[in-house]
Amino acid sequence: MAYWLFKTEPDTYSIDDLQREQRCGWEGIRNYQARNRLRDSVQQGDTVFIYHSSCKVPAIVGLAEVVRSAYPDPTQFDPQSPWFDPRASQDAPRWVRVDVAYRGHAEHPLTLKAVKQTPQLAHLELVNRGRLSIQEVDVAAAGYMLSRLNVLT
DNA sequence: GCCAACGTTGGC
DNA sequence: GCCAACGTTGGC
Repeated sequence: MAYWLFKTEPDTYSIDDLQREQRCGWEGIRNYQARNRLRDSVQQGDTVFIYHSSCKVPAIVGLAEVVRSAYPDPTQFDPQSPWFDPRASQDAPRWVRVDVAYRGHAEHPLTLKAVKQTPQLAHLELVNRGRLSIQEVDVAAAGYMLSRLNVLT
């Protein structure tokens, strides 16, 4: 059981969208380090903090759970998709996705600003490796964040 | 909308 | 395999 932080732009796909759908494929990851983590480390049953980026108040806004481990991201094969990758083939897929299920909104979202100001969280990749879209969260930080977020289920 | 930081590409 | 040029991300 591990903890992760997945970033998403709420204008594209928000925690509200996930609540509506209850479950979705986390697709469109086109960064090798993020892909490698999805493929090699993210496992069914892991807990995911959902983070809204590129928006007015960047923040951790809720929780999800990994319900299917990595498999080829179908959008790489779809010429209509913004994530189409002509270098990928069915025989040699380049990108993977996992499926996640909605677990709840945070009663108290944790803003990036608050994360940076919190000594227990200042080491997070969110602070130091902001651009990585699949981030590791250690158990201690995860416990602390869960207590702050008060996720409503 | 700016721009710093960082990731990717491709010529050599 | 280096590294310059270029593209993207994302906080501000």
